[in-house]
Amino acid sequence: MTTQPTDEATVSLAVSTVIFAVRPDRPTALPSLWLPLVRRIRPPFEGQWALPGGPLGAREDLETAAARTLAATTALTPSYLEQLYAFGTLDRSPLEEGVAQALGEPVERVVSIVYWALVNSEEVIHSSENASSENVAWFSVDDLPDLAFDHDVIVEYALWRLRNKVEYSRIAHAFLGDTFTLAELREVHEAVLGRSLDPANFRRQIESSNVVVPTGKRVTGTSYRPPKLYRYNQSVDPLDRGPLPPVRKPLP
Amino acid sequence: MTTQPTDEATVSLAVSTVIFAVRPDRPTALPSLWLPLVRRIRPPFEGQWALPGGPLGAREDLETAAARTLAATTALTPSYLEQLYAFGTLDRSPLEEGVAQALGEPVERVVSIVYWALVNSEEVIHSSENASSENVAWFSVDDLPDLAFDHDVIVEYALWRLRNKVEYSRIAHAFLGDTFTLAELREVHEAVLGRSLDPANFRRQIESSNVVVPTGKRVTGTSYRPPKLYRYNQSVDPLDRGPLPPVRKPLP
DNA sequence: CCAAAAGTGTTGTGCATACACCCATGC
DNA sequence: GCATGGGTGTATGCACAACACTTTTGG
Repeated sequence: MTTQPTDEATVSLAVSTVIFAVRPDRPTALPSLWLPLVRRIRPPFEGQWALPGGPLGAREDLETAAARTLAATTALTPSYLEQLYAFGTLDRSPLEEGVAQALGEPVERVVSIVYWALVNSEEVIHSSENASSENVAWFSVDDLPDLAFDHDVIVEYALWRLRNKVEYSRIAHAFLGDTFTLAELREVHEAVLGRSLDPANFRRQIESSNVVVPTGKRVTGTSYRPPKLYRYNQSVDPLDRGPLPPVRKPLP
Repeated sequence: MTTQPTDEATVSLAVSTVIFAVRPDRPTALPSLWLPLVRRIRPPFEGQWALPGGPLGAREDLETAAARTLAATTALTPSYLEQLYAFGTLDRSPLEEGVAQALGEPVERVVSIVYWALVNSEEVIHSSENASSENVAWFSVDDLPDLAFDHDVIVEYALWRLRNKVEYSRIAHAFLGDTFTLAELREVHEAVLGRSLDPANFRRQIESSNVVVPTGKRVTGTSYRPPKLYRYNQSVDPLDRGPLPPVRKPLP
């Protein structure tokens, strides 16, 4: 059936994750999208920034591996986690034909299964003081450094998916705490989409979709009319997660 | 950075493809969706039907591997090919803990990167006489046998993606030859979606989207008003392929 | 002329945008 | 009372579904 000899041993498998959070550029400014990167401590691309990730454990689900790299980088559990794409072209690392062989090392071919995740922004601010080392840093997506491997393409694609999905699905609440005002939710949408939204229409959209329910409480201490607090409505649409495979039937 | 010891050597990588074609159930009936399966000739699941696929070649792109399994199964080149999902849960094969170890064989963990493809239906009918062996057969998606591994879930998911994408994108022409009538294109949509569509509105939708251009020719030999023939307009939207990573920048 | 499918016109409905306007609070 | 953001009402436009209607062919 196969028409080509194969040599599986030289293809290895890794899992990486593009982690998004929404946070303000400067304390007073409007929030925007940020993501954490790790600095590579060995060749290739030593010293450059890269997506968090690592090899897949032999007894570890793909999604578990993604959550693990996420925890290692941000000390958080993801509020949203979804597979993005499997990257496996032959030219992902420039060392293939050149340096690696010159060094006498085996030419390693890596296929990366990449996930994308959203994390609660408030928690990020607290945890980043504890967990962040020299080799982990957060960057605004509008001001990213040069990335290792093809990670620039991967981030670009993850951004495309995030922006797409925010428009047709209801995942933005994953950036927020368990209660939030509609203005906060709208600011998240605005940060992701990079444009301002009409507060009136946004309110109606969200309310008619039933993805949030009022808690009955209000924010206090404002110098204006205190807004209502809402909570995410967990009972609505698992379809929210969109392109994910259906739950499999139990094996006999 | 990683918090868990790993043993990569026991995870192997395969590529499989869900191949769709549209063809009539019976000569006179309305067309519906079909897909080719291969019969397994070794355990596990020996004798059961499974998706075409195989191990990834060491010097082979993922997409190339998918096209290869497609050619091996249908003797065709795909008119549409897109990555579907990477399946890698630990329970994909029921043999892991039991039979394999009892047999003294290593417990093999397989991660499958699955593609989905559309093939030209006319060509299928011709090629299937030549290429089809005892161990390859086409099945209607409404009447599938029990499948090996988690392939039933995979097919279900591929169907979901196909139906989704036909609605918001313009890929249905991939099932047809290079020229076709709007009625034929509509029948493809109907076969995929499983419901009938208003011919008038369908015509307007397609014409206003500019995805097809009239060839100027008409079908001959009909016993009624001869319909115009159209051709796919290649110049419109590469966005058509939708969730695919952007083209990567060349490496330095 | 008739049957059958191609192709066109017309109308209504739902939904998203734009924007005018009122409400509640702290100062 | 006034500034500020919370929250409501309403008109306009557009995409799409429904369906009546006309056109073109072979028999």
